[in-house]
Amino acid sequence: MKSNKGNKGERDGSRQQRRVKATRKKLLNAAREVFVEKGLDLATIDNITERADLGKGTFYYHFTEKNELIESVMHEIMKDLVQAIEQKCQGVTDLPTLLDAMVGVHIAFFENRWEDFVLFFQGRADLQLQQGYAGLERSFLAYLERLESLIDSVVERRLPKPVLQRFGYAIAGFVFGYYSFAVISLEGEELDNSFRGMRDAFVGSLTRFIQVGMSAPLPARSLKTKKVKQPPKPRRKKEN
Amino acid sequence: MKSNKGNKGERDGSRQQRRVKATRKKLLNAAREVFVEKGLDLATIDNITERADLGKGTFYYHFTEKNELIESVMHEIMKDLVQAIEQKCQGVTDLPTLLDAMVGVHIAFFENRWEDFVLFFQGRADLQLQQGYAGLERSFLAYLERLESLIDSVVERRLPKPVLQRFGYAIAGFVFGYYSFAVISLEGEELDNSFRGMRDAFVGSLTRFIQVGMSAPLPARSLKTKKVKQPPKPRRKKEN
DNA sequence: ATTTTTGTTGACTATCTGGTCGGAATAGTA
DNA sequence: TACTATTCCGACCAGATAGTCAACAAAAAT
Repeated sequence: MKSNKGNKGERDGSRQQRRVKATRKKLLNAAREVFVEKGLDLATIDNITERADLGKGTFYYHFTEKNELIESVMHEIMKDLVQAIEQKCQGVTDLPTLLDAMVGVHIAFFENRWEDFVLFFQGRADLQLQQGYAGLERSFLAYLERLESLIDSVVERRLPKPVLQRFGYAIAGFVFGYYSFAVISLEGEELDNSFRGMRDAFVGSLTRFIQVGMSAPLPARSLKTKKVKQPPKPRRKKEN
Repeated sequence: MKSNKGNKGERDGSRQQRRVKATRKKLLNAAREVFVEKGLDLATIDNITERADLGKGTFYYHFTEKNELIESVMHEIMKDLVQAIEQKCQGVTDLPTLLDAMVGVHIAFFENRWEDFVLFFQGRADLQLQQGYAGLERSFLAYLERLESLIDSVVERRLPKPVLQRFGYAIAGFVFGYYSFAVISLEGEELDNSFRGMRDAFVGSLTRFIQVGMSAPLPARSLKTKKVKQPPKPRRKKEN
């Protein structure tokens, strides 16, 4: 039965546990690589297991489907990012400093983890599809909510949720948006330099953006009655 | 042989020409729909021809491969977008007005063409992959260059290319970035309202961004010598 | 050492997909 | 009408892919 007696070197799990952890990690890493090469959709299980140098069956022993793997990979990235943000922004009490820290964290984070930026972007693109991978949404929302709550904690006035949300979108959007276009025509070091060089401008305009946003009326309440286009909120599973 | 004599109703091509044009259009439209549902990669030729209610062979009569179809779809969108920008920004002579117009065009454009936003985003995500669809890059670069040149035409000081580029990234990035995050948790009308409500803030921060950017030193010259990470510029064909 | 549980494997199957091709249908020509 | 060129069609083929499974290996339990 479940062993749990006076095992010896039980520091980091039994040998078997360590082995499992290791193969899982191998699969995750391989997946990450392949995803960056071919994209979430075109990466095959064979690609991944081969890259991980493992049998195909091993994959199905650890994951039930690709969906689960993608979720894991994505979740890990988002967790790291949120953690990095948390670490740098803890204890900050004024808005400009907070924004500066936030922008800085994003730059630093993706500077060293280019693959993760690509993955992040892939995930976001997938979110817009009517039939995307289920489960990705959660991670992104958690990330956005973290941004919001940090801003909330620094601003005196209690702000309504929709307003805070918009600030979250702005920060994430500005940073990712700029980066994602810059990446089209710049590369490597040049890209990072461009990004870093714009940091002050980012923070400045973000601060302004948020200040204007705070005093602006709340337009999220729908008062116009334009003849609605079909609602763009879809999603759910990616079944072939 | 090539008919070209005194045909009758030759207004918009012969009947045959019209027919071809119509089926091509059917394919393009079907493709657009399917792409938005499943993404560029997972959309199959069968999906598309079935949606278009045409035989599979017909597809291969009009296009040589999926690549070509994607390129066509994407190119069409970009062309329309650039055209809309052109139309609204022609003749504008000061920066704030120009930026306001640019932001406005983007909002208006995608407000009525949600699918195109998704497609645009898909294309951009693909651009970051090591093995993406060849040929997409061109359209995006043309779009960015148009933004740049419009800004250039409005600013007194002649600005170096890299600086102009950054402004282009900023505009496109800010708008798309914000939209793309907002879309995760907002929907339909609420989304549009949120976007419209932020318009002034956008323009304000963009103006500031650009002003700061103009006076800032040019950081695109690489002077730091950090131990290079592998260069993030890849691309080329999507061959299975 | 023996038995049991846990983890790994890759050959196999059923399905799907891209792409072809001969022939049917439509349009143009005379 | 008869004949040719163009466009359309969908059954078919070859290769790829997801997912299964019986057997094998490693670790743990006894």
